[in-house]
Amino acid sequence: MDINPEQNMEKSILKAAEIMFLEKGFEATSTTQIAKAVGCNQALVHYYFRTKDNLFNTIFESKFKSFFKNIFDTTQLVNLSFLDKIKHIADTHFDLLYENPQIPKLILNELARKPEHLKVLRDKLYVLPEQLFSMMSAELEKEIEAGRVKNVTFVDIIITIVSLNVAMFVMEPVVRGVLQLTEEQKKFLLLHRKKENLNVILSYLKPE
Amino acid sequence: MDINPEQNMEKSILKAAEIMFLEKGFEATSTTQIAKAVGCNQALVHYYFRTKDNLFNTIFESKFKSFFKNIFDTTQLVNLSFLDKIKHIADTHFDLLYENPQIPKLILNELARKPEHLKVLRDKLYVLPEQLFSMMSAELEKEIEAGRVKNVTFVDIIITIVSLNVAMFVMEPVVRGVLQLTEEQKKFLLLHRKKENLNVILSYLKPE
DNA sequence: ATTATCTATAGATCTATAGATAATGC
DNA sequence: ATTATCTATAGATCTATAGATAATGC
Repeated sequence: MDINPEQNMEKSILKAAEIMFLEKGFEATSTTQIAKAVGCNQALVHYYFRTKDNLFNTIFESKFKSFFKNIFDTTQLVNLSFLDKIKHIADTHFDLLYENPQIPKLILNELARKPEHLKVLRDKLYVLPEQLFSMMSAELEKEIEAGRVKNVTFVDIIITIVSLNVAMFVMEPVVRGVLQLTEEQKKFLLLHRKKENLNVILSYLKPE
Repeated sequence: MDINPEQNMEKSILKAAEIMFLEKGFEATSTTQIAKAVGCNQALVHYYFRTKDNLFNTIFESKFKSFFKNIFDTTQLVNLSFLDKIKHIADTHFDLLYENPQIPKLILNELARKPEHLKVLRDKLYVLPEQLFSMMSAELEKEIEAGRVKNVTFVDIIITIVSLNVAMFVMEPVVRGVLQLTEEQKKFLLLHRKKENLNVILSYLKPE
């Protein structure tokens, strides 16, 4: 078991490729550039991963799975009230994006480029969240009947949460560029929006 | 003045390039492919536009300008109440995206690839909306003082509107793929969300 | 004459593989 | 012996340009 990852070429290649694919996407990254970044020759990249596609898919699917694994973890939700569950979901989602800010763009672009990726996504998004979905829908219905929540669907709640959070991270580079924000100001904006997104959601759920 | 645009090679090239650049981005589109789509040889693409960059920038900037031109048109707002102005802005923004669904992704990707584009964007986003911005901010302040609107900033309102709308269009291909929506269902979803986005905004603005 | 279109090609990639050599594990 | 790394190269692009030919505007 290596302590120093620099000494494991395969991992170094994977790491460099991950950074570059996330940064510039599949097309704009070449195995030649990856090799150069790692400091080995280009043949080695193919020795370990055979094709560029292979290398990319390895990275894509692993990022992907770890990204969606946390998001549908219902265990932390059980003891919370409905609104606290919603808060928790929105906050967790935002935090996950904060840790992986380039993931949404990667998914958006790569699904357009290679629709086969959809299969992985569909599997993830169908099996895992089913129990979360039915639990939340049932609770939502009760809340609505009790007049504690406005009459909206759970799908619309989720779309609203995901939209507000995802949009912040895909638009952030543009916003930062236009407003010339420093790293500090960027962070401040993001954390401010995390709070504000939650306000938006809760206003949306408040009964008339 | 040609009636049949197929007879004007320059325009045909521009048109084909626009479709392909919007679909697949700069990197994944080659002048060879563009020529093939048009039905001419590849040299002709360079005859008219010299470089691929030139061709792309021509398209990018024109799409870009027409996209932002409408969005800050204040003339239709003057007689409306504050909330109606907000409604109008949100709806216009959504409709514009509906007409140009690939524009957000293009802007997001191209700004990351070539930060020089920021200049164009900054010019557009600084000069044009200034009057809209100050007008709306002043009105908002009055509304808040009168207790007709919750105490939020105009920037947060705009971010919320833009986030909800833009997210729908960048995520739509993924949603459609995962849920296997037909063209009809896709349209329905989008129009439903247009309405729902507005509900979200108005809830957000409602005083406690 | 000028402008539009084509053929041909230089020069730069890029991916993938073959085959040589160096490093490592028994 | 096996595995890791390198050098070299084939074959497929791709962009951009030079120079030939066809079409068009006076």
